[in-house]
Amino acid sequence: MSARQVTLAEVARQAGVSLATASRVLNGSTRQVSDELRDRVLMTAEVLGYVANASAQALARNSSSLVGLVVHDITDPYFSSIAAGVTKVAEAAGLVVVLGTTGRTPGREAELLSTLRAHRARAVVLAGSRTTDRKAQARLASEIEAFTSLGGRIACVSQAKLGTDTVVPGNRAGARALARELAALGHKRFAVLAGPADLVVTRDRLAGFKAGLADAGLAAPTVIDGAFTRDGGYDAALELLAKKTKATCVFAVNDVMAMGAMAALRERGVRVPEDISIAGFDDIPTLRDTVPALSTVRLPLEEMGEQAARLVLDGGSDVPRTVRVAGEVVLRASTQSN
Amino acid sequence: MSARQVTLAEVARQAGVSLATASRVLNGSTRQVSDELRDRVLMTAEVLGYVANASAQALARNSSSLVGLVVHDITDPYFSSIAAGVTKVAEAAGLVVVLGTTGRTPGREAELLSTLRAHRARAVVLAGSRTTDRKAQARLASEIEAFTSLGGRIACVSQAKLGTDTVVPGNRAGARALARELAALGHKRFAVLAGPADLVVTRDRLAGFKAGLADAGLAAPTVIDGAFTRDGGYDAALELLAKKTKATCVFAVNDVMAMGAMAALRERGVRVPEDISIAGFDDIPTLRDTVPALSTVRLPLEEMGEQAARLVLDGGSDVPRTVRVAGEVVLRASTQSN
DNA sequence: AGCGTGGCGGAAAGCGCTTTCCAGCCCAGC
DNA sequence: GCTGGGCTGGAAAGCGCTTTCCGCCACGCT
Repeated sequence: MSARQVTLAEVARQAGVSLATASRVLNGSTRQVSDELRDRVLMTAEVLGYVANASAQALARNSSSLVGLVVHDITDPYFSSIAAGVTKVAEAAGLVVVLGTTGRTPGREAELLSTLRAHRARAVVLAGSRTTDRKAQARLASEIEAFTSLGGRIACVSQAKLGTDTVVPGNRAGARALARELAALGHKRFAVLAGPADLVVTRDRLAGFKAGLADAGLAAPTVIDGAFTRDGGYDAALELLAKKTKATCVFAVNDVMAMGAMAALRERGVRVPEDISIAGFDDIPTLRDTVPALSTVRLPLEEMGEQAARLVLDGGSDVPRTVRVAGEVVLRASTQSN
Repeated sequence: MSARQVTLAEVARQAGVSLATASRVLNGSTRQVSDELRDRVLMTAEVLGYVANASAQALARNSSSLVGLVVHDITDPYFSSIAAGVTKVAEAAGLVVVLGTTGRTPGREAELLSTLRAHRARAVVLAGSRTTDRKAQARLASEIEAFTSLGGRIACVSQAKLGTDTVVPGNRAGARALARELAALGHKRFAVLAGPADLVVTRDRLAGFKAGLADAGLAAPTVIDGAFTRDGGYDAALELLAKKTKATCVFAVNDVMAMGAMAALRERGVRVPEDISIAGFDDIPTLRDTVPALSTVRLPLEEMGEQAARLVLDGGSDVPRTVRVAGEVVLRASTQSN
């Protein structure tokens, strides 16, 4: 079973060169090695099937080839799209991505960051965060500090954290534009299914939407809070129905909530869009196959993941950088004029 | 910026004990340490914010806390569900999962395995594979051999590989049961949208479905091959329509293909289930929100991921083990009696 | 009293690699 | 002819941890 690993020393010995030379040929490229020795080393490495021990390299170099990726839930299309972008860029750079999931547990993010620090991950992409618990927040801040002070880089998607690089979607502007377009369809009364109030994303989208309605001279919407998930949308929609508002159009602050809401409406016999129009935000890939097709604000999710990965991998800068990506309103069958 | 890492030696010195003692307290638990020293060490470690360097530990112990997970496409709900199961178990065991995506590129799996070997990953879960290219196949086999001979464990989901542990869904039985139930609805003529013929999954499901039809005394279905993806299903459905078969019921060998097919049918004005019934396989989570709800064979995807992770993490056995999970036919709105 | 014995702390030898530093060597320049 | 400098190869000192081995001490037994 446990055959011993082929080591650099072995390659060096078989090739009749020193450890240093073998190392120089196979990894560190700063110095020149004569063609003859170089070939000998490469040959023997090939023959022996040598693969450098990444732990040893990390130890010697004091930096690993690991990139962390922290998400709440990898089955959520929003996160898996971002994950796809991050892995794409990381793998292209010859790095390895380690996936951590928080399950939306408050302290988990800090724990994961600590683990990542133990592994000397060279960078981390934090996708999705929250601003609840003050203590957890402080803990996270100190972990971020510890991580970066070791030379690691951190980028956040959508939610800025203490001077880290960030990729921020145009939540406010997107929601505002959406509101205006919906108003242009003739809707007068709106409802918003919002996520937890402590989530920056929720706040921005809600504020943007309200601003858009105000632009159109319309009244503020009925706002119903729910969890930031499909089931949260489902529950919020039921609550909305129970309230018997006159809203003819519903904006769910993200697509998964909108999907849940549509399911709830369907079950209750409320037709979309005939009885009520509905729109979401994000344009997750699964939207392609919903019926009716959901109106939304399109975000280039995978590209956002790529951007975040690039921010975190290209040298980095001293000042926190921000990459803004715009949302694009996409009206589909779930909204109709009123 | 680059503050130096708090090291074990530092903790030991501050606590006034030897390196060995500090190590024993904080990590290796075989030996006893007196309460007094133990407390001193724990205190100082706490105060200094000590986090063991995982690379150094991996090097010294010759085994890391990394678990590999290889999937084709993390945005595919099938894979992300499995990924969720794997990460759940791995994180509970205090391990870290590194995510590799192949993008269905032939040689990529072997490459990833090699990288994982370099990192001394203690185990790998291979979800989704294929049996095409003979050369890539051999390369993969030798990587698996290299990986396991170093003491690493490998488990596959759904597709067995050279004596590795495997979690196999009841593809054949599930498809067969599905065929019988569909036949019981009164359908006589069937079409199957199959994936690439070299995929074991495809073959098994197709064979099972045919067997089920035979059980019911029905003729063999029209079979159309396509890619194992949503777009593959879309294209295959178009091809099916072009053939103008008399099929009243379509079986797509997986759900994403079925979703694509439904999109194609919808676009062509073919109503589901009025004009044609359709069923898939897997029961991916997104199915909850499709209209009409898709009939399928339910597989406990997340649990399969958990099982695979457990297989690979619990000591392991000498003989390859197989965990079978049964599929359960779930008839929904996309199939109706004929 | 003499001598195992068991328990616990510490010294030190690695784990596999990188990288500094030094030793040759060859060539150019005075 | 000798010195200085540019190259290339090798010896060896770590990187931060684990773990073996040894030594010391306190006991308990004959």
